[in-house]
Amino acid sequence: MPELDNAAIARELEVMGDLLEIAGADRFRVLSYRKAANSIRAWPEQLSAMAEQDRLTEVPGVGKRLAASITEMLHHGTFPELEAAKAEYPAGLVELTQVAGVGPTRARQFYDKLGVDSVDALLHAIDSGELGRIGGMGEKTVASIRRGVESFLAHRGRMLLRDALPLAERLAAELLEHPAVLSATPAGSLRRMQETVGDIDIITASEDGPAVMDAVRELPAVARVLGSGETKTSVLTTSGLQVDVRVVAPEQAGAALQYFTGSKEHNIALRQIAKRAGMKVNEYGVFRVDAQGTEVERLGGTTEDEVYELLGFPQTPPPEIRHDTGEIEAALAGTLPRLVEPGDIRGDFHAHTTSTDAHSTLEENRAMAAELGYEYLVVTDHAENLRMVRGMTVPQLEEQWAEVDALNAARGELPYILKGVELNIGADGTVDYAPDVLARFDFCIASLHSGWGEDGEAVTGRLLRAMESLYVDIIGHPTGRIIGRRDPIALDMDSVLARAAETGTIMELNAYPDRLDLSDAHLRLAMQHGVRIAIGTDAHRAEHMRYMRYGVATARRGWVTPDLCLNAQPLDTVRSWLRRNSA
DNA sequence: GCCGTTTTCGGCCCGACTGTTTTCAGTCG
Repeated sequence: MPELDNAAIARELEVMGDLLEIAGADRFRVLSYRKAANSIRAWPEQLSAMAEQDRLTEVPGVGKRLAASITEMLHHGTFPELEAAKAEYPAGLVELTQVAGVGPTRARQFYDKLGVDSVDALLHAIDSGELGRIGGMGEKTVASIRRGVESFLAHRGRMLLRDALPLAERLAAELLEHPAVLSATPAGSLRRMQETVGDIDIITASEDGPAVMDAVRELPAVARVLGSGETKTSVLTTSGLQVDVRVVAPEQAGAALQYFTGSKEHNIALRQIAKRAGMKVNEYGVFRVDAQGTEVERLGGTTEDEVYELLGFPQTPPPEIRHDTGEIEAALAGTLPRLVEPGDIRGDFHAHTTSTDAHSTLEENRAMAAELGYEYLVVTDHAENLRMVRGMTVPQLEEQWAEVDALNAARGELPYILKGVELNIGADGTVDYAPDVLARFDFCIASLHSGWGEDGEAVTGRLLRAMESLYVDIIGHPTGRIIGRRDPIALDMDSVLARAAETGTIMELNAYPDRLDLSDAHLRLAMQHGVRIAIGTDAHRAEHMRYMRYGVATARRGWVTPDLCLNAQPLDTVRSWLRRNSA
């Protein structure tokens, strides 16, 4: 039985929750499956190991019943309740609920009335006009669902980096344990830290290729072998992702890594440079060629740095920016900026607690911040106007501030806590609380939480209006996008960033893995405007603070430098950057 | 289905927004 990793277990539990919801089960029962899935996804230890020691109930949200179901799943790939649920409604309906505008009720309605059991069938039902003939489905609703379908289809078959990266790292580590494997490195879009990836490429170096190919087929996470030859084996993992593992000779490892990291555009530009210099570069190395283009001499290719060096680069462009969008010219000129890196990060600028809709306490967040080696952290619970999560009232804030003061007073070597809040930008661009209350925070984030249907111009106006307030220090998840689910608002980003630069407003890079908002392209624009960036994980449990790595990766993709990154500053500088303190 | 300074039952996730509904259903966060 192939081994299920935490992501795969979490996914099955989510499917179970979705099917129960479609079937109209008790909503709290549905919720418990989702809570457990969320908790398992962020859990650092593999559940397969914990199950053997009968310790599954240590995971928050996992009780006796779920522990039994998970154990069953680890042994048989499924559990009886899941099979029963799938017998009632096809699992394809779960896919339907992933479409924005379609929830469990509509999924079931579409299935019962039209036999729609997939997103493709839904699109067909929209096109044929069948959907519009169901009661309650007016023109606007159908149009809204169509947009949801289009967004879904544009991202189908791709996996969030959050799910793919830990899997790839684990596979590489497992391969490295094999004596024949000298190195194993994830390449491709994953190494470039793209927000979603379609498959995983791993480059291994070995003197004994066939032994490595054997090892790949034997990996615990392999569900099916798609193909296996002398230099490449393709497998499908239990999480449904395709993995291609290539094996090359040790002296080719750098060239292969460079070649398979891409991007395609970057490599084309590189080969043009080689050709002009009388050389050739491919996945086997860098070569000198004669006038006819025939290989004369192999120059190198053992390491990636060597490949770039032979081609005349004083700097190796970091994988995250290899898109042929200026990095080649800059690296050749030796003017690539130093990009922000994980070691620069001194704190997290967006985290919730049990005071509103999150699952960890302030102290648990601080313990995680300490584990991550931070100097400071923040509390940014939801503000009053967001009633759906019972945002903080002023008396509740005062209670929280007293707690922060007490924790800070007795902190010793522990990180310092800044008093923050996540305000809501209202329909008119105003935010929560009176100015005298806003003045008492160390800083405020202001975010949009409604009005996704408005046009870009209107939302741009709301953001510009919000930036009129001296107490809006940071704009949170500016475009509101959720990858694969909700498109970014079509903001006039140039205007927003220009205004941010004028007012000294900091823009957030929300590091939650399905947001990554601002995106790489917008970040680069922000850098050109000289706008400062604050990376925040938007943690809803302490473990989510580990998502900082996806924020840093996205920052690097957006050419964010430490001197414009709030998280890279010591506490005193952080304070001086906040707008309220700079007037 | 989980959880416990209300501890083995009974609470947990509720209000804004949208569209089509003339009094509310469904989705979303």
